[in-house]
Amino acid sequence: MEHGFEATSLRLITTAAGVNLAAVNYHFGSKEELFQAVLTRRLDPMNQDRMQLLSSYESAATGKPLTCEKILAAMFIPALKLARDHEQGGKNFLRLLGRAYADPAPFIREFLSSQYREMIARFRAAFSFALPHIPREELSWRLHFVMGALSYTLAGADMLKIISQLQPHEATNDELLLQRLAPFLAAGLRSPCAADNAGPSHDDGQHFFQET
Amino acid sequence: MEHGFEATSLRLITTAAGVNLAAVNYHFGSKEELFQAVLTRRLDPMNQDRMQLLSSYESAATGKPLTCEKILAAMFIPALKLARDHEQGGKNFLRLLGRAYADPAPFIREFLSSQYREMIARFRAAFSFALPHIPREELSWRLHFVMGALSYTLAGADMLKIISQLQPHEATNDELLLQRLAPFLAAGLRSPCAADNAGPSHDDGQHFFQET
DNA sequence: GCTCATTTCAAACGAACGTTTGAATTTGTT
DNA sequence: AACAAATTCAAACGTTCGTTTGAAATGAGC
Repeated sequence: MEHGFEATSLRLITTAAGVNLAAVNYHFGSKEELFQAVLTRRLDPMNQDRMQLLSSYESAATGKPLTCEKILAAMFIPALKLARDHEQGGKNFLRLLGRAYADPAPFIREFLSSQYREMIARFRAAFSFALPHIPREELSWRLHFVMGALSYTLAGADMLKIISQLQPHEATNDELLLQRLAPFLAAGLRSPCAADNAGPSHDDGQHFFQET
Repeated sequence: MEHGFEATSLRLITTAAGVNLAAVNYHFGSKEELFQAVLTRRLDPMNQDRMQLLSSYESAATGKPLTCEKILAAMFIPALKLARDHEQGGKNFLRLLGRAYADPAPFIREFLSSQYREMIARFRAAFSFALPHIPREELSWRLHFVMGALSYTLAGADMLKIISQLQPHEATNDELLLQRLAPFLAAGLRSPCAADNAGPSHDDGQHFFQET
């Protein structure tokens, strides 16, 4: 989390862990495989939790589509649980994940892709059922925005200190943060498509980026 | 962009630039100062552009508040211009910026903070004027979400390939991407506050994260 | 065309990198 | 207690790191 994958040495890790340097290559094979194991240990259970929570919500809804807030809750709550669990690395793991998102190394990109594929497909279907009037392609983009805002917020890039004059004790409260993020994203997800309406009141939709 | 700050060697940089290794320490002082110079060269003009564009919109509005879409356009257009300019690094610079956002190194965090402070204050005031019914603190959070979604989207973390079955030629079209992002964010910015309404139809607002 | 400040350059500094090796040690099973 | 498999360990492999140094090359002003 502090130095990124490439700049974090195995000597630093093995010394902090109180084990021999060669143990990494013996048990994991290489530095890359150790990194994947570190991510998998937390990420896979979290995504499983998300899908189970979504299924339980869908069962309780008895065939009716869920609200966007409910689907977002299924995404957020497992992540929030992980952030709260200090014995599992807490927010440090989510920050590590945030750095991995921005890393273009092929082995990291392919790993994240494989870890997220199933869960993303599951949630896309749920949103598609909840928002039947949104075209499939538009929904993919919006789901991308949701994942971006969520990971960015949970990774807590300390942009908070840049943006706001917020009290420091508030900046660390993840629950309040997600309580504000969910309605924000739900409103975006529900917003009408530009192609849907022919000519409403405001005119900033179509030629958005053609003005100077 | 490829390896992150720490793992990018000065030898790699100076060799690619066709200059001597010692030139960096002679002209910039250190690796850190070179990095700050690289970021400043693009980031400072972009943020100046954003503020000038916002001012021009405000002048044209003759005292009336701007729409959220218009304010977002002032944020997006200079970034989009930079992404299009291949001779200035194009999207590579925005990806580099995306990695810097996730880097917890103190010298990077303090540098970004100083680079963004003025521009953020300027846009917060514009949003505050456009959305007078949103409390100041709530607006800070929403501005944070906007910045997060924008940087995440522009950095193009290749999450697109993970999330969607989108056509590859579409994934590289930044203009279309931002045309979809702006309405999404504007809807989130305009959404009513949870504290405003006392008891509307759906009940997912208050005890959002208290359910199992 | 000489001078002096600026810039470039090759070389070297000590330190740290991921990985491999082979011997020592621990562990599990008879 | 004895053997075999699994694990731990110290040491070394060749390579690369950011920075410093002092000499060589370059440029402008007189």
